[in-house]
Amino acid sequence: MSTKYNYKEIEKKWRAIWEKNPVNPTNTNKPKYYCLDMFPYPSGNGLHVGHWRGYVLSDVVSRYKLLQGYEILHPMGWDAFGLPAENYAIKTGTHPSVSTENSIRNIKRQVNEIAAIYDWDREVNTTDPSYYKWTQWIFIQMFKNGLAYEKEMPLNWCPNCKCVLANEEATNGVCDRCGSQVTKKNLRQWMLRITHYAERLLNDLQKLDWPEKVKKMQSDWIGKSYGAEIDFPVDGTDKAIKVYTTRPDTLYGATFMVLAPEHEMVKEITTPEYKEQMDKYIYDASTKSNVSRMTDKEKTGVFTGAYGINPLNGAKTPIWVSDYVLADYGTGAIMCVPAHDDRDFEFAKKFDLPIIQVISKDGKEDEELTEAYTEPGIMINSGEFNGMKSEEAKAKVPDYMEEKGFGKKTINYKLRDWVFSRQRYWGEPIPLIHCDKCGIVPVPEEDLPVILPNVESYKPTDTGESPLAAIDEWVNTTCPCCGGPAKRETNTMPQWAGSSWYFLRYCDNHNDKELTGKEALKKWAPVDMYVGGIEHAVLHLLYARFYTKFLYDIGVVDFDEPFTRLFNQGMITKDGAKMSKNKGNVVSPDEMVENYGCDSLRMYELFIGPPELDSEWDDNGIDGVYRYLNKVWKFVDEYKDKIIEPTKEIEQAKHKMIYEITTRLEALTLNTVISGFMEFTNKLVAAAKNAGGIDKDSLETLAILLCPFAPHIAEEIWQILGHDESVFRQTWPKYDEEKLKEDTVNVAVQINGKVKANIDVAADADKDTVLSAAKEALGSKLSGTIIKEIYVPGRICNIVVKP
RNA sequence: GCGGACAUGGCGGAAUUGGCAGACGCGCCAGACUUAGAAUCUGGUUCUCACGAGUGGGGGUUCAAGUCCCCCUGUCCGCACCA
Repeated sequence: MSTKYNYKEIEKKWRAIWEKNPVNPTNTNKPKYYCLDMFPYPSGNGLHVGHWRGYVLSDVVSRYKLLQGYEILHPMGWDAFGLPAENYAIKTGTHPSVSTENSIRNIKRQVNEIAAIYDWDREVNTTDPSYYKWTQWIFIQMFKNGLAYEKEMPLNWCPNCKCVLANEEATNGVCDRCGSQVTKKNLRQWMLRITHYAERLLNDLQKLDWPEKVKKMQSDWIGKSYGAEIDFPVDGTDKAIKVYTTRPDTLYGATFMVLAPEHEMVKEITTPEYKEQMDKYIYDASTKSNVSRMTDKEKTGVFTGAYGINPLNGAKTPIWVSDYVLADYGTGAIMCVPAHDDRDFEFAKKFDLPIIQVISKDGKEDEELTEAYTEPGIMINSGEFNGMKSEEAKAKVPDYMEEKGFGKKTINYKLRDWVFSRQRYWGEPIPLIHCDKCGIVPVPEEDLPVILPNVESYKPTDTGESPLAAIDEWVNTTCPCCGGPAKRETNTMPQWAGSSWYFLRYCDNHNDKELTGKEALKKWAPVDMYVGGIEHAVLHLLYARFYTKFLYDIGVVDFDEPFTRLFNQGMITKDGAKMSKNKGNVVSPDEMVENYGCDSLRMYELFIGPPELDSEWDDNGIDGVYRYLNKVWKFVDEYKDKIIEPTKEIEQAKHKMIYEITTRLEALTLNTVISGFMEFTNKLVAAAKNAGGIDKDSLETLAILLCPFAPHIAEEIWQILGHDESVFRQTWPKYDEEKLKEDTVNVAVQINGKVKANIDVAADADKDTVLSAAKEALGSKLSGTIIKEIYVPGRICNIVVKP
């Protein structure tokens, strides 16, 4: 009697069983495998099928590793601080902790629909005081180690979020979160000295099994360059201006200098004649938005009236001020060589400044340069360096400078320190106290966490102060140092704070003595496989690496990279666009689970395309995998009572399936794993049909192979085949190389590279045998003189003829 | 502007890494079952009546190129005055 594939009943049944008996056993003394998803922000909108993609992928990997004999850590949690909850609070008056809790409840229900083997006992929530106690603790350690400092400087300010932004959050001069144009605002803020780690963050990329793209994005962001710092004395004073250049070889060609408008010496050296003009220029530069400062390529600038002296040849070089020079890179001042730099060339042309060529292709000076010559070449107009290759001079000039004492070789990074304070409510309070007598004092560790107080109004202010500043009874406290009156720091941390170390907390989330116990760390960390979107390529992933290196340095952890392997899954689009509520193109997984079942949706999420690429959702596509699972069900149902000794064909089909599924799964080409299931199940079905039955092992193998992908149906089949214990207690099947071998192979016969016939030959036939069979098959098609005969065993046979 | 990735049927995509292009799926067509439809099953489906042609376009290496090399075009992504 045959039964229908009733996914609803099957999935409900196994969900209940797994709840009581989790498939992932703990404390097994098996080797560990830590497979982690980037934890989600619990948004009120819930999940769409795009969110499922990464979660299914990591669950498949986790279950596969489980069957390979590992003990698995596969946790889930919530990155729950941040602006959306706060903005929602402002709009509706619901406290962020309430709306966050509601969102978590809904998302957790949806996440559970995936049927991943998450260990909910290890759940973390960044807004839980028992969690952010340790976020604050890490900050205090950074403060004590001189890595957290306060500084007033022009910062990226988002006028919409009313909040400062880190450099990483303001790429292209636009706020990462809301898309508003970022302006500059002079503010006193807490900074983290991530630049101290620049070299290690760059070098250690080598040891990571990460996508090359992400590694390149990080190394570009860190932006290491080799160059020199050179002192240009200011004419008529005892002062000098330090410039940074990557082209010391062009020093003889420096004909003017430019300072950033924010450079500290601008006011000092500007002569009275140019003062008024200069003040206006500096004011304009300070109010310009980042976007216009970047997109207005037209050079602007003002002469200071002062001159610098080229220390190499004593030439007088006029000192200008222009906003194309950045205040916070290098020394904020440059020497300008218009002959060999595009930007300097443009500036020199606009303001009619002299251009001296010091490098040329052939050692002869060009008649007139129409653009900057930026290639390497032969040194000219450069005194003792004339005739030298410019690449050589790049090393020789700095040596000379160091000898004479007016400059030295240096290294520069584009990476800036991390602006760490935010003027918003829904974040971790920075655990510091300001005391008039003692200065800035960290909150004693035994007083942590500093609980985020309730406020009446969450609204951010325009003053650059956090809403916390308005709560007098919270702000006013006593100094832990002298006991006198003192005030709390009212800024909060950025959302990245909690996510920079959460992967450590999963290892030991109930520990109230340490952020994570040593033993738990030793057992689980670091993360073996980290799965998430590419959008965190520099932000979260750079910050988490920085935190890990710091914790390594102070002895909290004994590894200095958090994520050994990284996988970025692609987006799922609908109508060519990212799914969003606004566009109305959201596909809900709830509906798909209802209509097709969890197993079908899991398989379709993988089948949709190469997992690392974006893929377009096709409403009909899921029918294909649904039909496949039905086919599997019918196959087992039909043959479970027709057990026979396996034929050779069955054996071969089984081993071929194990081989193909395993190698494709190892390569994480999961779309081809699913197509492989379809293809090789068909072969197995055909073999069973030919034999009039099948062996039990083949059916069991199919169930085991299928279980990481479609766990419910696999468990059900496993039970139908007569087992009491879960299919997840089995080990991953092995294939036998010998059984994969075919007796005969089909060989294409070509004449001059075109296929003319096909022949079946013994797999071990030698070249001569195959060639004579090939010629026989070709018959009269073969004419002319044979020049060459090629036989690639088991594949192709090509006969090259001349007519 | 600089850097990177990619380009294969109507569609999503495969191709053992230089060896029979189009696996697998969607869609479509035909047939079976059905009063009929839905569902399901079976077969077909790159183009062309055919000879042949064919992996964005052009050239090259090779017995053999989607795959390697050079040039061009297009799409997407990253960075963006970093001296």
